[in-house]
Amino acid sequence: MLTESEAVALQEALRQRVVSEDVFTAPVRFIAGADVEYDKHRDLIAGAIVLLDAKTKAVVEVATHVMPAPFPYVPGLFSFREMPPLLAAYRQLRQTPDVLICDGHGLAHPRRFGLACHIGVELNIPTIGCGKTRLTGYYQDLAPERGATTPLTDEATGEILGQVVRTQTGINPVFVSVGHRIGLASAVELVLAMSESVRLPETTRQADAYARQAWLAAIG
DNA sequence: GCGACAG
DNA sequence: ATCTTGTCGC
Repeated sequence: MLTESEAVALQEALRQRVVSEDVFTAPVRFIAGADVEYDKHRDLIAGAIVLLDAKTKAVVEVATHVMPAPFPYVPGLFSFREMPPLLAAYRQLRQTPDVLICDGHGLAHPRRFGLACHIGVELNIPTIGCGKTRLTGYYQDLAPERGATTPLTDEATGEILGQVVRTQTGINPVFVSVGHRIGLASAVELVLAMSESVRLPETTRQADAYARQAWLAAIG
Protein backbone atom coordinates (compact mmCIF):
# COMPACT_ATOMS: atom_id res chain seq x y z
CA MET A 1 0.00 0.00 0.00
CA LEU A 2 0.96 3.60 -0.65
CA THR A 3 2.41 5.52 2.30
CA GLU A 4 0.89 8.87 3.22
CA SER A 5 3.89 10.85 2.00
CA GLU A 6 3.85 8.96 -1.30
CA ALA A 7 0.16 9.79 -1.68
CA VAL A 8 0.86 13.47 -1.04
CA ALA A 9 3.68 13.44 -3.61
CA LEU A 10 1.33 11.84 -6.14
CA GLN A 11 -1.23 14.60 -5.53
CA GLU A 12 1.38 17.30 -6.02
CA ALA A 13 2.36 15.75 -9.35
CA LEU A 14 -1.13 15.01 -10.69
CA ARG A 15 -2.59 18.38 -9.74
CA GLN A 16 -0.68 19.92 -12.62
CA ARG A 17 -2.95 18.07 -15.05
CA VAL A 18 -6.21 19.55 -13.79
CA VAL A 19 -8.07 21.63 -16.39
CA SER A 20 -10.34 24.18 -14.69
CA GLU A 21 -12.30 25.42 -17.67
CA ASP A 22 -15.17 24.06 -19.72
CA VAL A 23 -14.02 21.21 -21.95
CA PHE A 24 -17.13 19.09 -22.30
CA THR A 25 -20.08 18.59 -24.63
CA ALA A 26 -22.97 20.94 -23.93
CA PRO A 27 -25.82 20.72 -23.41
CA VAL A 28 -25.13 17.91 -20.98
CA ARG A 29 -27.24 14.86 -21.79
CA PHE A 30 -25.88 12.13 -19.51
CA ILE A 31 -24.75 13.14 -16.06
CA ALA A 32 -23.21 10.67 -13.63
CA GLY A 33 -23.03 10.48 -9.86
CA ALA A 34 -20.49 8.69 -7.65
CA ASP A 35 -20.62 7.67 -3.99
CA VAL A 36 -19.35 4.96 -1.66
CA GLU A 37 -20.66 3.20 1.41
CA TYR A 38 -18.85 1.52 4.29
CA ASP A 39 -18.66 1.46 8.06
CA LYS A 40 -15.84 1.65 10.53
CA HIS A 41 -16.22 -1.95 11.69
CA ARG A 42 -15.51 -3.73 8.44
CA ASP A 43 -12.76 -3.61 5.84
CA LEU A 44 -15.22 -3.47 2.96
CA ILE A 45 -16.08 -0.52 0.76
CA ALA A 46 -18.80 -0.37 -1.89
CA GLY A 47 -18.74 2.14 -4.72
CA ALA A 48 -21.51 3.08 -7.14
CA ILE A 49 -21.64 5.10 -10.35
CA VAL A 50 -25.05 6.04 -11.69
CA LEU A 51 -25.83 7.57 -15.05
CA LEU A 52 -28.86 9.87 -15.25
CA ASP A 53 -30.63 11.55 -18.11
CA ALA A 54 -29.86 15.18 -17.27
CA LYS A 55 -33.24 16.39 -18.49
CA THR A 56 -35.57 13.88 -16.81
CA LYS A 57 -33.21 12.80 -13.99
CA ALA A 58 -34.12 9.21 -14.78
CA VAL A 59 -31.48 6.59 -13.95
CA VAL A 60 -30.34 5.02 -17.20
CA GLU A 61 -27.43 2.91 -15.97
CA VAL A 62 -25.90 1.72 -12.69
CA ALA A 63 -22.57 0.06 -11.91
CA THR A 64 -21.24 -0.99 -8.49
CA HIS A 65 -18.12 -2.61 -7.10
CA VAL A 66 -17.32 -3.93 -3.61
CA MET A 67 -13.75 -4.49 -2.43
CA PRO A 68 -11.54 -4.39 0.67
CA ALA A 69 -10.81 -0.79 1.69
CA PRO A 70 -7.56 0.08 -0.10
CA PHE A 71 -6.50 2.96 2.18
CA PRO A 72 -7.55 4.36 5.56
CA TYR A 73 -9.60 7.53 5.91
CA VAL A 74 -7.21 10.46 6.18
CA PRO A 75 -8.55 14.00 5.63
CA GLY A 76 -6.90 15.29 2.47
CA LEU A 77 -6.13 11.78 1.18
CA PHE A 78 -9.71 10.85 0.65
CA SER A 79 -9.37 9.78 -2.98
CA PHE A 80 -6.92 7.01 -2.14
CA ARG A 81 -9.70 5.34 -0.17
CA GLU A 82 -12.74 6.08 -2.31
CA MET A 83 -11.43 6.18 -5.85
CA PRO A 84 -10.49 2.50 -6.40
CA PRO A 85 -14.03 1.09 -6.02
CA LEU A 86 -15.40 3.98 -8.07
CA LEU A 87 -12.96 3.37 -10.93
CA ALA A 88 -13.84 -0.33 -10.90
CA ALA A 89 -17.53 0.55 -11.10
CA TYR A 90 -16.94 3.16 -13.79
CA ARG A 91 -15.21 0.63 -16.06
CA GLN A 92 -18.41 -1.39 -16.17
CA LEU A 93 -20.47 1.44 -17.66
CA ARG A 94 -21.55 1.06 -21.26
CA GLN A 95 -22.25 4.74 -21.78
CA THR A 96 -19.80 7.58 -21.19
CA PRO A 97 -21.17 10.42 -19.05
CA ASP A 98 -20.80 14.03 -20.21
CA VAL A 99 -19.89 14.97 -16.65
CA LEU A 100 -19.52 13.22 -13.28
CA ILE A 101 -20.55 14.77 -9.94
CA CYS A 102 -18.53 13.42 -7.02
CA ASP A 103 -19.46 13.22 -3.34
CA GLY A 104 -16.44 15.16 -2.07
CA HIS A 105 -14.33 18.16 -3.04
CA GLY A 106 -12.32 18.98 -6.14
CA LEU A 107 -10.02 22.01 -5.98
CA ALA A 108 -11.42 22.96 -2.55
CA HIS A 109 -8.69 20.83 -1.00
CA PRO A 110 -5.53 21.63 1.01
CA ARG A 111 -3.33 20.77 -1.99
CA ARG A 112 -5.99 21.58 -4.59
CA PHE A 113 -6.47 17.95 -5.55
CA GLY A 114 -9.53 16.39 -3.98
CA LEU A 115 -11.41 13.26 -5.07
CA ALA A 116 -13.17 14.97 -7.98
CA CYS A 117 -9.86 16.16 -9.45
CA HIS A 118 -8.23 12.77 -8.99
CA ILE A 119 -11.04 10.85 -10.68
CA GLY A 120 -11.29 13.43 -13.45
CA VAL A 121 -7.60 13.32 -14.25
CA GLU A 122 -7.46 9.53 -13.95
CA LEU A 123 -10.36 8.98 -16.37
CA ASN A 124 -9.87 12.22 -18.33
CA ILE A 125 -13.54 13.12 -17.98
CA PRO A 126 -15.27 16.32 -16.79
CA THR A 127 -15.89 16.12 -13.02
CA ILE A 128 -17.45 18.31 -10.34
CA GLY A 129 -16.72 18.23 -6.62
CA CYS A 130 -19.84 18.59 -4.45
CA GLY A 131 -19.18 18.14 -0.74
CA LYS A 132 -21.62 18.33 2.16
CA THR A 133 -19.21 20.03 4.56
CA ARG A 134 -16.16 22.26 4.38
CA LEU A 135 -12.67 20.77 4.25
CA THR A 136 -10.69 23.97 3.74
CA GLY A 137 -11.30 27.63 2.85
CA TYR A 138 -13.47 30.36 4.36
CA TYR A 139 -16.71 32.03 3.34
CA GLN A 140 -19.07 34.84 4.31
CA ASP A 141 -22.69 34.57 5.33
CA LEU A 142 -24.88 33.09 2.66
CA ALA A 143 -28.40 34.29 1.82
CA PRO A 144 -31.05 31.74 2.82
CA GLU A 145 -32.71 31.46 -0.59
CA ARG A 146 -32.15 28.59 -3.00
CA GLY A 147 -29.64 29.66 -5.65
CA ALA A 148 -27.61 31.91 -3.32
CA THR A 149 -23.83 31.49 -3.59
CA THR A 150 -20.75 32.88 -1.89
CA PRO A 151 -17.13 32.14 -2.79
CA LEU A 152 -15.04 29.72 -0.76
CA THR A 153 -11.61 31.33 -0.57
CA ASP A 154 -8.09 30.74 0.68
CA GLU A 155 -7.68 33.58 3.18
CA ALA A 156 -3.93 33.69 2.69
CA THR A 157 -3.90 34.05 -1.08
CA GLY A 158 -7.40 35.23 -1.92
CA GLU A 159 -7.68 32.32 -4.32
CA ILE A 160 -11.24 31.17 -5.02
CA LEU A 161 -11.43 27.45 -4.26
CA GLY A 162 -15.09 26.92 -4.99
CA GLN A 163 -18.59 28.21 -4.29
CA VAL A 164 -20.81 27.59 -1.28
CA VAL A 165 -24.21 26.94 -2.85
CA ARG A 166 -27.65 26.99 -1.30
CA THR A 167 -29.59 24.33 -3.19
CA GLN A 168 -32.70 24.61 -0.95
CA THR A 169 -34.03 27.64 0.89
CA GLY A 170 -33.21 27.51 4.58
CA ILE A 171 -31.19 24.28 4.28
CA ASN A 172 -27.45 23.87 4.78
CA PRO A 173 -25.50 24.67 1.60
CA VAL A 174 -23.24 22.36 -0.39
CA PHE A 175 -19.64 23.05 -1.40
CA VAL A 176 -19.05 23.04 -5.14
CA SER A 177 -15.63 23.07 -6.74
CA VAL A 178 -13.95 22.25 -10.03
CA GLY A 179 -12.91 18.64 -10.50
CA HIS A 180 -11.59 18.52 -14.07
CA ARG A 181 -12.44 19.95 -17.49
CA ILE A 182 -15.13 22.31 -16.19
CA GLY A 183 -15.26 25.90 -15.00
CA LEU A 184 -16.66 26.81 -11.60
CA ALA A 185 -19.68 28.66 -13.04
CA SER A 186 -20.76 25.63 -15.07
CA ALA A 187 -20.18 23.35 -12.08
CA VAL A 188 -22.49 25.45 -9.90
CA GLU A 189 -25.08 25.62 -12.68
CA LEU A 190 -25.19 21.83 -13.08
CA VAL A 191 -25.35 21.16 -9.34
CA LEU A 192 -28.30 23.55 -9.02
CA ALA A 193 -30.01 21.99 -12.02
CA MET A 194 -29.71 18.55 -10.45
CA SER A 195 -31.03 19.76 -7.06
CA GLU A 196 -34.36 21.34 -7.90
CA SER A 197 -36.17 20.15 -4.77
CA VAL A 198 -33.54 18.36 -2.71
CA ARG A 199 -30.37 19.44 -0.94
CA LEU A 200 -27.93 17.11 -2.71
CA PRO A 201 -27.82 16.61 -6.48
CA GLU A 202 -30.03 13.74 -7.66
CA THR A 203 -26.90 12.06 -9.00
CA THR A 204 -25.38 11.86 -5.52
CA ARG A 205 -28.64 10.69 -3.96
CA GLN A 206 -29.02 7.87 -6.46
CA ALA A 207 -25.36 6.86 -6.20
CA ASP A 208 -25.71 6.80 -2.41
CA ALA A 209 -28.74 4.54 -2.59
CA TYR A 210 -27.10 2.06 -4.97
CA ALA A 211 -23.81 2.03 -3.06
CA ARG A 212 -25.73 1.26 0.12
CA GLN A 213 -27.64 -1.51 -1.61
CA ALA A 214 -24.42 -3.09 -2.92
CA TRP A 215 -22.81 -2.80 0.48
CA LEU A 216 -25.74 -4.41 2.30
CA ALA A 217 -25.76 -7.26 -0.21
CA ALA A 218 -22.03 -7.78 0.33
CA ILE A 219 -22.12 -7.96 4.12
CA GLY A 220 -25.17 -10.21 4.11
C1' DG B 1 1.63 23.23 21.37
C1' DC B 2 -3.47 23.64 19.76
C1' DG B 3 -7.26 23.28 16.74
C1' DA B 4 -9.19 21.61 12.23
C1' DC B 5 -10.05 17.82 9.55
C1' DA B 6 -14.33 15.75 2.47
C1' DG B 7 -16.43 10.47 4.00
C1' DA C 1 -19.00 6.96 7.55
C1' DT C 2 -21.50 5.70 12.22
C1' DC C 3 -23.48 5.96 17.22
C1' DT C 4 -29.19 7.60 17.49
C1' DT C 5 -35.59 9.69 19.13
C1' DG C 6 -38.07 12.76 19.56
C1' DT C 7 -38.96 17.23 18.64
C1' DC C 8 -39.11 22.10 17.07
C1' DG C 9 -40.54 24.90 13.18
C1' DC C 10 -42.26 26.15 8.48
